[in-house]
Amino acid sequence: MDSAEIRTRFLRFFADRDHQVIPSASLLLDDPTLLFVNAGMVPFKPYFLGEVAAPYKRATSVQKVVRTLDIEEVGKTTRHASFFQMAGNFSFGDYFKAQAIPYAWELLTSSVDDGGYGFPADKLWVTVFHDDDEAAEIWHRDVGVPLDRIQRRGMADNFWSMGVPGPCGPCSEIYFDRGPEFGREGGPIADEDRYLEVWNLVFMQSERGTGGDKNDFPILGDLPAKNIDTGLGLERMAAILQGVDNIYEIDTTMAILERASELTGAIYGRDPVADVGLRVIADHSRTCTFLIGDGVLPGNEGRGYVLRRLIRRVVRTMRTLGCEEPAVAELVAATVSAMGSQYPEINDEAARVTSVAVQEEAAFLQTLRTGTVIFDLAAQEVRSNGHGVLPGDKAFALHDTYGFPIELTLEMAREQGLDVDESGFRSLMTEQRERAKADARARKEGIAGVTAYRSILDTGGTTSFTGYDEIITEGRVTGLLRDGEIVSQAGTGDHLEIITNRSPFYAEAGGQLGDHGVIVTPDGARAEVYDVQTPVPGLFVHRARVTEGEFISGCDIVGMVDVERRRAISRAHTATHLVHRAFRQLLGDTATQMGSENAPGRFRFDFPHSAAVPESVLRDAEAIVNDVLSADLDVSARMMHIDQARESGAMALFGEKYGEQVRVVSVGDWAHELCGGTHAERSGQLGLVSFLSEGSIGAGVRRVEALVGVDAYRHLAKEHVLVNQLSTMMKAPAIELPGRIESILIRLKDAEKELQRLRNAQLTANLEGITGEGQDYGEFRLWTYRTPDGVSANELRDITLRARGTARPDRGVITLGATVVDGRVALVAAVNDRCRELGLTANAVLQSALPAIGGRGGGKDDIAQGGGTDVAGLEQSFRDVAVAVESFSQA
RNA sequence: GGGGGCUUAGCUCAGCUGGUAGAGCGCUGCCUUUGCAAGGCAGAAGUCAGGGGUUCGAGUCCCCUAGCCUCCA
Repeated sequence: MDSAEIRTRFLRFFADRDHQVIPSASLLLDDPTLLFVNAGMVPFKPYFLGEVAAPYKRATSVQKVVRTLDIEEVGKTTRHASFFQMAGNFSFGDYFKAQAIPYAWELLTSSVDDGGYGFPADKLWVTVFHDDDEAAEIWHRDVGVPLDRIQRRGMADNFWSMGVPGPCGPCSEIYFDRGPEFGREGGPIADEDRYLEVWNLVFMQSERGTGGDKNDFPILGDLPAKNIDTGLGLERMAAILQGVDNIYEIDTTMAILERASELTGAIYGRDPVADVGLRVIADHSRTCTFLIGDGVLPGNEGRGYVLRRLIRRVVRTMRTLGCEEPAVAELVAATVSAMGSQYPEINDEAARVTSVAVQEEAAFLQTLRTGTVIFDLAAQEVRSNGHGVLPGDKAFALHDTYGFPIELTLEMAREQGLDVDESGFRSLMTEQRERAKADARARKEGIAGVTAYRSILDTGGTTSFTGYDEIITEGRVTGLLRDGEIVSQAGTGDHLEIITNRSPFYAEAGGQLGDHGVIVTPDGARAEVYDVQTPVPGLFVHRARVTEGEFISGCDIVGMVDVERRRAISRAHTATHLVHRAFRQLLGDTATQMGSENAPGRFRFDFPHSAAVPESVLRDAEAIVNDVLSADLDVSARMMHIDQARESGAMALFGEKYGEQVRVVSVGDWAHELCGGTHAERSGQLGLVSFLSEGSIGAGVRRVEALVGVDAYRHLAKEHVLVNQLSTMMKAPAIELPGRIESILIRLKDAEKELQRLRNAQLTANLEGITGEGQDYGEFRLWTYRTPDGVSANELRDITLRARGTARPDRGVITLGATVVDGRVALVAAVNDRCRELGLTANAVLQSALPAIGGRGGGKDDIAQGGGTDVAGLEQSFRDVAVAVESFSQA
């Protein structure tokens, strides 16, 4: 039975039993505690935690999942993988153990012809939590599992919690006995290799308190609404049903593995080491493809860094298996062809996914090339020192600064007959890790007190948003917070968080800033709203300052949105959609929005792109957008089913949660996008869109900033005035300004050069006039001279060298020049070879000249430079030098 | 979030303890050659990422900013 069939059967089985089929959510959910979705129940967490009322009582899904904790184990064991799929069925306060257990059993044991998985009932064992008699009873009495195949286990194995206060409860697991050739008798508690876990059932029935550790924590009592979370790992199930040894050999993964085998020439099953490599490649290829498909880009932090490591590991492994050529594109293609039919997101995005992966591969190959050069240099140095051991800090620098993997360093050192101080390397790695962790601890702030919000949610319910249609809405205060504490009333001057049952205020989301406005009460109290957030889904928190009267929890209010500001933001938001569409049209579908901010009159738009966007493309995009404005298209928002939205080509953004019903915002027939924001009514209302800047905000990500409407007009008007000023100043029409300025710059440069040349010529011609005759002291001849004021230090240097050059080389020649620039003296002293043979250096000459002008300086033996502030002392300075030279000549 | 590194001619990069910016390739012109990814000669080309500081003097030392590379969390 292939993976697709296993998947379909699971979903169909539960759909037939009134479960809503939910498509796999993005791997990136808006959950700060999780890097990626790491379990099938994660998308349903808000329902289990009671933050949001579940829109259905029963659900089933096959969720893609990424786990990167034990990434080093991938490929070495039969069951570790970084990517897998979890088939699950969920009950939110609906059915419980009495139905969940028989469901699982029925699907497992029904014959293949009847739509089940066809497990023989007598090969299945079950475990229950040690005091969960209820579950054991159902297994035995209702399902008919013999008592000797029901085993009990403790907290570590059969009790589930999220690790934080919240729902928790006992588990029950179903195991498949593979037979005596796989291990000893005695059920799962005796041997988990022979008895494979195929199904896990979690019964959320209790509430966990704070404190304690993984295997021992306080349990507060029963949950009011009990939940069910059960399911199976699709890969594990496929391995059993397809009769293969491990999860890498199931249909979908094997296809990728075989492609890797073709590319590298390594035949699977011949060499255990190569087999591990092929499995790593197959596993990581899947993970990378899905991560990029969901919008992750390789980077230096967080999710991006995980992705980068995975891609680099693939490339490295391919190379050790003998494939030196770029291969990532092939592996992505193999993954898409194996799994794209089940996951449209990677199919539709294949071109973008490939381009991102290939770009990262190229970057890594470049890193390897430069790293190799640096390694060779280090190796050469080590050898010339005769040590034969590459120090740990060198290996670490290669790794830390240049991204050169330690494995490669070890390998290349071995080839050159060198050792590497590996323990030194490891300790530096540990140091770095400690540093990062210490930092993380230091700035770990208390997790924002969502408990206060949750309690308001419990008593007052969610806020219904009326702002799509109204800008003034009546409602009631369901909670007041001051400094994070719930209060019952607040008066003038207080900064408050006001939570209401209805609100016309847009809360910051999807890049659109929260509304401003006022909230008033019938008693005349008034608060100015300056920010609106939803710290808990569905709960609108209005940050406001009370300017008059008193707010009391539970009182009636009227919320009024600052409509001018809202309209300006709406125009910016609509403009963002237009720019998004225009860039996708011009740069291809890879230019998908990664982030945005819609503020009054201005917006910014971030998207992945490997290089700066050419000026011409920016101009084209601006032109396209402004054409759409003058076409005055109708902007509409409609609710529709997600599938219908997809069919109509609406763009969905990464990392956003979408339910079954989605809101699609369309600008005429030109742009369709899933969006919860507010918009202009017609594109003509935007008036004008003008780009301000384009730049990078990180590797491969560009940001465009732009103005809309009157703000755009004001900006352009200001530039217009500037251009007019320039035009008047340059006495040229605006169109000719660039050419005119360019030619002026060129002429200026030429003139400066010519001036310099003339000065040099003049100084050279007049050299003797400046330097004079010179004076003899024994074997030395000394020239001291002051150039005309304003001669630069560089020119003085030139003169001094020339003067030295014109003198007879058989004497000790000393030339010392001075110039006064900006009221300061600059000195240059030069001596010839003969002079140095006699033991007198330019620096020594200079030092004897400096005290009289209060200066400092230095230089080499043949030429030295210095300067001072005391111009009046210059003549004394020359006399000091003469005395010094004279006494030296007599010594 | 915390580290390490890079940014110098159109390109790839040198530039030591501060003392007037260099090489190779490419470019322009001339010469040479049956031919060439050839040879020779000459030449043009750089606000040394940007800003501030230290210094008589900064590509070089210090601080800040930006872009990029990289490791760790």
